[in-house]
Amino acid sequence: MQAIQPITAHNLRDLRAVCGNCSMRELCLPVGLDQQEIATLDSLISSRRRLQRGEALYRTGDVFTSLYAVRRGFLKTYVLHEDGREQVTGFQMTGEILGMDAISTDRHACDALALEDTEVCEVPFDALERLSGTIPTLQRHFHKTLSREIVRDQGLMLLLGSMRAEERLAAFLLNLSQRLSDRGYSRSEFHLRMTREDIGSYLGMKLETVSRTLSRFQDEGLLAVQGKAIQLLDLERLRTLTSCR
Amino acid sequence: MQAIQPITAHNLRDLRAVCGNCSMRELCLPVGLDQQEIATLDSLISSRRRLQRGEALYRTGDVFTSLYAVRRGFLKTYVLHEDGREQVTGFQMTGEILGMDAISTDRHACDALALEDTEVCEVPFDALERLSGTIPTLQRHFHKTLSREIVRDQGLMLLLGSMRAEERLAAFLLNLSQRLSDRGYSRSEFHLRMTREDIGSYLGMKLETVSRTLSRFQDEGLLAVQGKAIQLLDLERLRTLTSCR
DNA sequence: CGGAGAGTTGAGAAACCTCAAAGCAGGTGG
DNA sequence: CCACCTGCTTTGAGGTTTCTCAACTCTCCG
Repeated sequence: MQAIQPITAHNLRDLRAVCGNCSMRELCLPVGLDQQEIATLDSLISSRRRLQRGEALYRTGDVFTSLYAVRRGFLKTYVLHEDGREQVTGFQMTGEILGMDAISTDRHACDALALEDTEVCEVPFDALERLSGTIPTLQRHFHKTLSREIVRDQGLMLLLGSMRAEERLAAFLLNLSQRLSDRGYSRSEFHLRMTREDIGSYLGMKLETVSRTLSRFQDEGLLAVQGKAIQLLDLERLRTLTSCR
Repeated sequence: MQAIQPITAHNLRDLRAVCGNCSMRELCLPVGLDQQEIATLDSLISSRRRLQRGEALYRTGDVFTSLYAVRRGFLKTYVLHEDGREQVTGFQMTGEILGMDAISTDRHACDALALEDTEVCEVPFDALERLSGTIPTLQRHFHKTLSREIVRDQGLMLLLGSMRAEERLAAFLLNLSQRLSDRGYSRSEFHLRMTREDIGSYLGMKLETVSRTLSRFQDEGLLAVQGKAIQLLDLERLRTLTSCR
């Protein structure tokens, strides 16, 4: 078993190969830092935390102190409606950032749960803010990270507001595929870490509809599905599904 | 006809009475600034822009240079899907901020259109960023503003993903009511500035469904509606509509 | 081997959409 | 000042999608 290295701004360069064009790199590896700045960054993000599958990273109402960058693993974030309904707001994989919604109120606005064994780096927000005041490049990258989250949410609003079940699911699978391939994994074969219910909640449909739509996609030769194992067989046709109507 | 005063950090205090607990105050009136800081802020936000009803503030793909704070008027933002479908992502009124989605790519990710004659203050983003690097309170407030936008979007995702037409419309009306009353207007009587189609797009339903649902609310004595004029007659029952099921 | 959680499939119901027609309001030009 | 036009809104009827409820299967663990 391999020893886990502490995360530093230095060895984050290695992560880069794994995460590709991800928020982690954007946040932690702004270009043009000098040695001292990198050292300061190192001290900022040296703290880690491990989660077992099913364990919460934080819960709604918890006091906000830190952002988290996923080092490995997979999480979901969700908000609870008063009557118990659950809306999944996102799935996070290696290199992505959690907790940005908490800045506004100093308390977390959603729950974050590990869907498999997961390791995150903790980024104390006070320190990040102080540091970004002195390193303009870091500040810029942090702002872009926040803004990217806004754009992501708006994309999801478009999906929820104006697509039908088939289009939503196709868009979802293609998005997963893209993010996995960015990280060096296969773009066409992967394991879903979440349940049909999680997918349904994220996409605004019932788990039965998710299941039926997957079966239909399979019948039409778009993909092969067995439980959580997915193989995308016709990326091109999936793509046309998301844009035509 | 009254002369329009230039917006300054000083006279923004007046706006405060009008906007209440709004983003403008959060962004532009952080507590604890000294005279010099206020003067610097003044220079930052002194530029204004007027829009006629129907005019665009910016369009998707435009180069991003500035955020905008609404001084008076009403706008909608929307993203266009490839096939021409339009998803309204928000309605902005006095004191609210537009353009934060553009930070991530340096280009605007949506269109912003004035729904009535409107005046905005332009906040050059480079200057804001520089300044927020030197005034921690401003930085903090700016981050909160960005984060609040993320939370807002997630609330809308919950609405789109897990509510039915009736609940969505009730939530929408109550949200408008709240924001208007924050600004000193009546919480129960107001004019809708947008069309049924805009509302439908925002809430993920067709304009006919919006119209029918409004009519049903009227039959049930929840509100009175005539065209764009709305009178909320039973706020309490509207509220229960949004949380029960 | 048994249980529990997860997934699939079917049938009927409900919500919402589509298409169509008609009414209304506000602005424009004669 | 009125008639008209245009865009917005309302309402109806019928169709489609998605949901609900229910039964059954599968898979993974203990």
